[in-house]
Amino acid sequence: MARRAAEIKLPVIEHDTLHGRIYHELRKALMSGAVQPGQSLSYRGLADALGTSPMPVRDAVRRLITERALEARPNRTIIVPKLSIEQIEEVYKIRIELEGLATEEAAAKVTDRDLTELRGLEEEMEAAQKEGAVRKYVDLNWRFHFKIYALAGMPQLTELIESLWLQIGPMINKQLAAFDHHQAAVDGLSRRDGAAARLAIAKDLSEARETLISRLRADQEEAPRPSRARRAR
Amino acid sequence: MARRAAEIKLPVIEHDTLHGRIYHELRKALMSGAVQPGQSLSYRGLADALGTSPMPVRDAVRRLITERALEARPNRTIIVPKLSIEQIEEVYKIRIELEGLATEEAAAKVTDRDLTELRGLEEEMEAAQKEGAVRKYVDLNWRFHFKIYALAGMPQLTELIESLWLQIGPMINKQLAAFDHHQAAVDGLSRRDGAAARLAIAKDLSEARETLISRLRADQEEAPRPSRARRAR
DNA sequence: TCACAGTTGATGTGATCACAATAATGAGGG
DNA sequence: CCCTCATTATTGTGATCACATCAACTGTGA
Repeated sequence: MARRAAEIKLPVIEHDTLHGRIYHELRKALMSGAVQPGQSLSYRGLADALGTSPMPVRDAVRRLITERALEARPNRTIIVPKLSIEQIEEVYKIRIELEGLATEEAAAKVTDRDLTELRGLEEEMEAAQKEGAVRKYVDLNWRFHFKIYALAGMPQLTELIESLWLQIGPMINKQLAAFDHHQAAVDGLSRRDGAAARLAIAKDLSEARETLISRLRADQEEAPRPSRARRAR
Repeated sequence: MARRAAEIKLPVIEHDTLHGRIYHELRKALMSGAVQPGQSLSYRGLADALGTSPMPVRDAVRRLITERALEARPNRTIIVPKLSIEQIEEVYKIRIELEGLATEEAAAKVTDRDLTELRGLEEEMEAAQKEGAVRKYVDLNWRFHFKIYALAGMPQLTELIESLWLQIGPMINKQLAAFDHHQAAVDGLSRRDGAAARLAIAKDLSEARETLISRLRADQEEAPRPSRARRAR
């Protein structure tokens, strides 16, 4: 009986724990840009905002800290990290390896059904870009990439990539990159050419890195404000 | 003044927190094989063994859980994971990418001083292998690899690789692999040939994976004991 | 207007408690 | 000897409390 249930694909054991829900809530907040890099958080503040005790918040936040999505400063303060350009470049180097690996593995397992799904996402992204729907575009971009990575059938790898996205999530509020590399990636996948698909994803990431860094450099020059950071929530 | 202190290289802010010390203690226990894969742990049990309250143990264990060095089963039980062969292969695929990247970056930054240090470690490993000092060999192997990865100057990458070693740590109790690939890696580094060094490390890892998996297959056949697992500590 | 020292308030850490849920145990029947 | 079921012991989760430590504010002096 138990064996039978285990054979059903992805029963999604919704870990019905409070800190688990808070964890996912904070994740969403980070990805959506609801909290700014540099902003500081506190257990009690979040607990009050969520209507719970600080305990499950502590569990959720500590988990995000070990995933580097939040940062515990030695000052006994918790902030959402503001990555240096060096750190951003390190993250992207790792992402290119890991997402490249996932793409290459995906090429060996992709089905025609998956390909039409990917092309559909691509079209939607094009539409979103034309009408300037940034929010929607970012969401579709996530789904496009992780649709590919899921094909690899490597759950731990997917999890690692997710944590890397989460780290730079707060910094890409409103970024609307090109998608020609996406088309090249799908082409590579459709030819089951892992190397080509991998290269396309690598280019996509490199380009995203460049636009992010150049925007950061611009912001840095026009606003070198060392104004005192406030604590929120 | 504070600025002056920040310029000193790596002041190593030893976070003097109790859960931090427990975390490192558990890490050591996992790497040394003091706890067996499949063994289950409990907060209170560990706390009693360490003479503290369950609280800091909980923090340390939860951190190890998000690093996949421990596993929280849905049964409300914590065990040290017993990886399936599929999972092991996934970990090694990721390791080859990540440790390959680190090696390649290291080749661009390695100094002659580093090279002599690496050759020294290599010699020590040879000696340890000859006298069958497994414990020492494993330790030297760690130092050799991470000496290289440290050269890359990518702290997050190093941390990721460490967590991957920690995951398979409990399974490589007594394994004494070859080191000819180590020599090839040092050669590649000395020629500043990143690709060659990367390839050598990849071969080293592939070989380690093969011996681990074949040993696991052998153990599995000779002892298909589904005997009830006991809870320890 | 700014800088700086003194005080107050809030924070993370760790300990302890309560509780529902699960695992371990042991008795009773096949 | 093995399986089944009821009882007991132990577990992770979450809440609350105590405390040393630092951040944020206040007022004073230039």
